[in-house]
Amino acid sequence: MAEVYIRVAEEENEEPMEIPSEDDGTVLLSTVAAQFPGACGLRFRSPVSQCMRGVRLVEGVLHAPENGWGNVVYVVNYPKDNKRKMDEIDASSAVKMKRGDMKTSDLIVLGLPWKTTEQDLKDYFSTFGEVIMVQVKRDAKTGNSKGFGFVRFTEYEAQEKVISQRHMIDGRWCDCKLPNSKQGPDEPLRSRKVFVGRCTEDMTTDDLRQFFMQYGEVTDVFIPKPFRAFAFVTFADDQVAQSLCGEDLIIKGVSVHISNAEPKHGNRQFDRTARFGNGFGAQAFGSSRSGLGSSTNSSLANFGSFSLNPAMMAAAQAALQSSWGMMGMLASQQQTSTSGSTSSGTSSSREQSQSFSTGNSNYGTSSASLGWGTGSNSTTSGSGFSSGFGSSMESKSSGWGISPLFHFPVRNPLYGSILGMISVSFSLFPPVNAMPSKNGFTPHVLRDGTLGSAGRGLRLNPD
DNA sequence: GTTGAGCGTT
Repeated sequence: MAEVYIRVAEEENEEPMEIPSEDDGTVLLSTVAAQFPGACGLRFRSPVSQCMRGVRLVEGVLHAPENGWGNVVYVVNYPKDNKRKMDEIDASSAVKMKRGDMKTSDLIVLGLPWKTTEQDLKDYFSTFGEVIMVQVKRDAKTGNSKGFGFVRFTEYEAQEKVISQRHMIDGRWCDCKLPNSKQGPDEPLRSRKVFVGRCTEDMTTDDLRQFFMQYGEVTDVFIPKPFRAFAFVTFADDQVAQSLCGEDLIIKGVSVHISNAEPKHGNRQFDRTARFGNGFGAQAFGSSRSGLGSSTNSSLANFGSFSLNPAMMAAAQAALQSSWGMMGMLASQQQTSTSGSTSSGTSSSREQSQSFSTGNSNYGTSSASLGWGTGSNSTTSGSGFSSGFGSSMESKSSGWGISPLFHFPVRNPLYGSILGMISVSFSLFPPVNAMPSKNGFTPHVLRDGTLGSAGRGLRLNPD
């Protein structure tokens, strides 16, 4: 069977668009979704029964009805979640409007062929709307493209459309997204990204995209290389993502397991509430799933020697007032300890393979910890705390002594967005490794990097 | 083999 065109429309009586089939006569859902973002299937009115009929969909492939596609108009199905509660959608877009999110911004274009020029970019993107800026980022010395660039549209709709799909540019699939600098600090608590475990090596990004599209609009698929038996799928709608968590789904005959994607390591330096204390040589950052970052590499080890002295209190006060005081110190230490690991050997040959989709990089996870501190935070979301020490301090008492605790927001120095809250406590507790591990009081480092004393999390001092 | 790249010389 040769390629045919089927007629597809958003509603039965609307003007249809012709969409190409594959050589075998099937139609890929992704082809439909390229024109109707978010589509999860097709239906049509049966000439015989006069009822609407669904088109068979198997793993992203739409199969023609018994007598072929014919001349009927197929109507696009959207996931229920997309159709749900229009009020809610209106409400959220109203919020966006208020925040000025309807303005266009530069979009980063990832995965460009080395040869692609700014003119190429402009030519390509002009089909979506008026392009007011294109850039191809190049190495200053060699002039070689770095493989990414930026584009900006006049119209917000064009931007939305461009973000919602992938782009074949000069023979490579490219992705457009909001650059990190534009990622809001207020990513919803509930991730739109899911972790797909037990993947097999034959599952391609396209397979996953095709498959997951049936649940809702897929905005990103990432498969680590080399093969590691897992993947990440990001949906446009967090509710879709959440609804899949915990499920075992069959893809290409294999049972994969869906769960919440954890924040990326690189993102989680400041995204959790960190807590230090006097006696605690506490691990504040970067406790990864593999355990407690060994205390030897902790750039914060010196915080273990915090003592409750006037200078410290002054620094804390300053931090409270500036929103960025102590954290400046912390951040610079972090940076020096994490930089210098970049060049990865492939750059010299400049090969460009393309068996991957894209990593969506810093989808903020920061807000997970917003509001984590004292209740007073939520009322002071502006530029730092207006409150004094007292209102943001809580007093914790235990059998061991008082442990006053205060919190302040950590802001990204470049963009001013709130990355998370820092909680500082001064206490009279002895160092963790000197603390009793029996007698029902066992210090632990919890998965969020804080210390706990109950029976969950990871033991800091296993015996 | 169940937690991920790459982000802007102005």
